[in-house]
Amino acid sequence: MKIDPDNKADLSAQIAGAIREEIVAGRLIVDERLPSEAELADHFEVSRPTVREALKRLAAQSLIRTARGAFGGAFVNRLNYPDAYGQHITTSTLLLSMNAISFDVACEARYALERACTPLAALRRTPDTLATMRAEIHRQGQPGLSDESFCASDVTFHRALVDSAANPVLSYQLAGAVEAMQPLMNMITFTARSREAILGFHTRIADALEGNEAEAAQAALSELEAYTLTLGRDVMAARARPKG
Amino acid sequence: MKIDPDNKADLSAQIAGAIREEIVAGRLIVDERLPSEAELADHFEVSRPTVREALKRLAAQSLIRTARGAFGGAFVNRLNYPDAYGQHITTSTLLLSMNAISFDVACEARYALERACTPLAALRRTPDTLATMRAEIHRQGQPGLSDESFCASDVTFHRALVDSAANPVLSYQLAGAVEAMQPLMNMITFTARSREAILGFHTRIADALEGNEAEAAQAALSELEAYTLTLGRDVMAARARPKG
DNA sequence: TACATTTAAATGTCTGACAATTTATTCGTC
DNA sequence: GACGAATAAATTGTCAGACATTTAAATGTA
Repeated sequence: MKIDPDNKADLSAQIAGAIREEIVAGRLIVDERLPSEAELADHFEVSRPTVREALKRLAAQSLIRTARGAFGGAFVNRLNYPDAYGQHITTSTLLLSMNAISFDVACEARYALERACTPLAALRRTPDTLATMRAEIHRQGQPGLSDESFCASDVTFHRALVDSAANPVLSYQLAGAVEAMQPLMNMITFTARSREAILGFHTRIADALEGNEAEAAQAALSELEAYTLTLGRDVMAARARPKG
Repeated sequence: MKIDPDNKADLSAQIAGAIREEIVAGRLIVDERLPSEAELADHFEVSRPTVREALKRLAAQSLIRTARGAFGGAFVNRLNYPDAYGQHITTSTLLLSMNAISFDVACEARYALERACTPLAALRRTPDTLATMRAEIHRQGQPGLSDESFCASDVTFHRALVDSAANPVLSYQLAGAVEAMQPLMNMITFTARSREAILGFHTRIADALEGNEAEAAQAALSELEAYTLTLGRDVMAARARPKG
């Protein structure tokens, strides 16, 4: 584990990179303890604050965890789903919001991915995931629900759809696409009429999954995509128009 | 922007969280300069090393970049695709390798997601992406190609398939699924016979995309998935068997 | 005006110290 | 000998202050 002595980049970044490589390559295994900060500083021939900055970089990516006290130190962390979800969602959200991704492109990606889950969801949906979907459909029909709450419920519904596929890898990958869309969806004002329409699509999807009808669910999803697109385009058009 | 004075967690983690929230919420916009380390230390009433550890955490997530010199400092970074790709791939790879994800589950997720891209890819494939796919098919037919190179070429082929959909959000989301599978695929020993079979599927996929035939491409992908599954299961079975 | 020099501001790094936390060990008591 | 409290040791968390390095603006000079 070495660093390039004539590299001009930050030492802490180099050290973090060297350790990260060891972890990704599997040469440092889960729960293994890294040398103490003092030992690392000695090994890399840098000061302790520099080592600490490197370790904080790794901690930010959930690659290590630290414990104080005797027999404490930095340990290779088992990357768990909640941490991975959080990172993925933060990255996806910022990628969308900072790069002027159009509503259309984000929408297309999200629904394409959701349709990918549908055959598995129709096969494996459980009473539990169906109940979640029904509950959210009911919530979405409540009058007086704020637009933001409606969006949050929408996300929960779609996450239940994805989770129905019972494939954690799929759920993880989809989390970014579904959650990152929420800020864009939050710009939409949902009228009573549009809520009713969305509710109809959601009901069709839940019904299709319950009946193990993958193609019907995919068809409903496609129609929901088209409908969402029109809602988004209306918002964009209204924004582009001179205010007044 | 404040931190909880009775929170027992690391100060640097709290400060990083506070700044991260500002960025994600859009209250700190792209290219905006953060206060200097000295000013931040003053504001949060901590020392400069603590502030620096917080900033390194954010830098590790590509949320900020730093510049030295006069008028340097920390700036909100525009999260670009290469950085986001890198983070996503690292996270996905570790999630798979550290959590005993079965070959079957990872494979299912990957091919489900790739099939999701296929309709768009059949619609939008360009001479460029087709050429990439043909080139990789040709490479995969070369005798004397190492298993690792074969896998790398396989990843390039599938990335070209995904990129054919011409949706950057889709490409980003898929990158994690496709690349994270590579370590698992690398465990497979590809015989001349299995390479020939895979090559056949790849050719069918490329032909289908060239002919704008989405369903044929999806069918070939599904068969490739089934075939890959059998290869993976053979490896797993051989590993489980007592050595000798 | 054009170019070289100086200066100021900021990050990068180092040294040394102390605080807080956690575990193992030691010692005293019953 | 067994149990509990004090102690010691190791390690991370935090701080203060200093110096090195880099960069761009300001200044001076031909």
